[in-house]
Formats: sequence, C-alpha cells, structure tokens
Amino acid sequence: MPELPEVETVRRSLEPSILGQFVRHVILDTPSVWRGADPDTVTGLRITFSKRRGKYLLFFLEPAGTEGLAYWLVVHLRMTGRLTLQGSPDPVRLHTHVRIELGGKTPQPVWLIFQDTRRFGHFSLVPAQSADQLPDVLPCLGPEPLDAAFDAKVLGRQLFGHGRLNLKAALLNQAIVAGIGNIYADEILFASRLAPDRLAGSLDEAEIGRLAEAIRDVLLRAVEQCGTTLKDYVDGWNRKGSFQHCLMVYGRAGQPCRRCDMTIQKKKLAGRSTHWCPACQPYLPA
DNA sequence: AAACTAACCTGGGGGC
DNA sequence: TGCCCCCAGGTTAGTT
Repeated sequence: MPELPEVETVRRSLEPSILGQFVRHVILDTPSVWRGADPDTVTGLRITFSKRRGKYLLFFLEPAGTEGLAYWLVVHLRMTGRLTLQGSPDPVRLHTHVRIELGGKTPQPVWLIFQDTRRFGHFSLVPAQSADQLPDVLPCLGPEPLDAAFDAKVLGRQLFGHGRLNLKAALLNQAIVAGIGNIYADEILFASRLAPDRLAGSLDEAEIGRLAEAIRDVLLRAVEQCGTTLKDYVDGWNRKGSFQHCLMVYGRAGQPCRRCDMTIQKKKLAGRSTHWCPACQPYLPA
C-alpha cells in the first residue's frame, strides 16, 4: 500500500505526538517482524528525529544522558502495514504486531501501534552513528523525488545504463528513484504522456523533462491529499487519504479516460498490473 | 541486463 | 453457503 505520499503522511501525522517522547516499553506481539537489536534496548531512549527515505520511516533514538548508544528504528510498511497512535495498549486489534509505549513529554502515555494484515512489514533496530548518517540496513536507494535537487538532469543520470528497461519497471526500481510504487508509477506515466512500455533509453530530452516534472507534480499533489486510500491505508490518526479521487488511470481499466474519453487499458508489466490511456500515452512519440 | 517466477502472508471478490 | 482461483499498495531471491 504505502508509497512515498502515504509514508510521508504517516510520518507527519505521528511526529508531533512522538518527538521528544521517551520509550517506556515495547510489547512485541509478533517477534518475526522485529530485526536487529533486542526491542528492550530502546527502553529509556528518546525519539529526537524522524525522517522518511523512499518508503522507509526512520526514527532516531537517543540516550537521555551522555552514556549509551543512539539507535535508528527503521520501519517499512510494505503492503498493508499501519502505524497509528492510541491512548492505551488495548484493545489489541487483529494483526497487531508491535506496541510501543511513549511518555515523558505528555501527561498521558501515547501508544504507537503497528498492525499489518499480511505481515510483510518489518522493524529494524540498528545502532546509529549520528542523525545525519542513515543506517546501512537501507538498500541502495535513488534520489528523493521531492528534494529540491531532483530535476530532469538527475533523472536522466539515474536512467543512464538502464536504457533497455521499460518505464514502468524503471519507476518501480527504488535504486533509480526512491518512493514510487504501482499506483503512482501509472499516474506519473499518464501525467507525462508516456507509454509504460517505452524503453528508458528511447526518451528524448523533452520527454525526460516531462517525466521528471510529472514525478514531482503527482507525488506533491498526493502528499497534499494525504495519500491514496484504496483499502487499508490510514495515517497515524486513522484518517484516510483522498488522492483516490484524483486517480486518472490506476484502477480505471475499461472506464473512459478523464482527459480524452478513450478506454483505459490494463496489462501486466514488470510483474505488476499497469493502467494507461492508449491515446494520451501513445507508444510512439507524438 | 532484464524478464520472469516464486516466495513471504492474509483477505476480499468473482465464478460456479 | 462454500470452494477455488485470482488479485492486491512491496521487495527479494533465484532462474532463464
């Protein structure tokens, strides 16, 4: 489920309630979702910083005094993971895997709850050098598309060497650009008027420019709308996103294109269902 | 290098 | 109502 806009929305919704809080207690209901250092290691540490990198959420945990190690708590929600806040550890809803009690800043404790139906999501707890140095448990990730530095030149450089990869696969490749998943890949390609099966190496300069612009534009608009809720996704306070109302192609196979009325097509590409408008996104450049 | 499959999991929907 | 198959927002590993 969660792609960059959803993960960013979760991060922003959690931040005010968890920054500056101390970890009081970690209840690990499903041990297999936890990797790295023992959960008890973080008891007494304070959350001082949160960050998103691609689809990863990172929390920086610092010791209260000068003694002890700092840690990164790295979370990936995969398809159905949810990170929400509640006032108590109960009720324990179905598919709850981790419950973390936070306190110290607020009079009442706050509980950070991790639920994940499919159990693909996971936590990694790793020692940290500094908040500037991201942990090496993160895989190789491409540039952040919402960073100011991201532009056509950066995208062109990232695509170089992947000339024979189709655009759908290229956008889904986290090492080329971080944070794009199946929904936004299709929406981005529609916005840039490029066919999903065009090869990355076949783009001219103008097309790379359109693609870079569409990546930023679609993701920014989706963040403004607090993400896309199709089924499971909610933010830290159980609120749904609203970008599902803005989708132009994803999930619209057989329906008329919102721009030209042509029927939206669907086929499997890069192993994922891919939606596009054959008129707005002709295979051959217009 | 890239395409393809299966794997990790659970649940929902469609067809019969 | 129930069963079977396919599908799902992600990623990795193994194979051709």
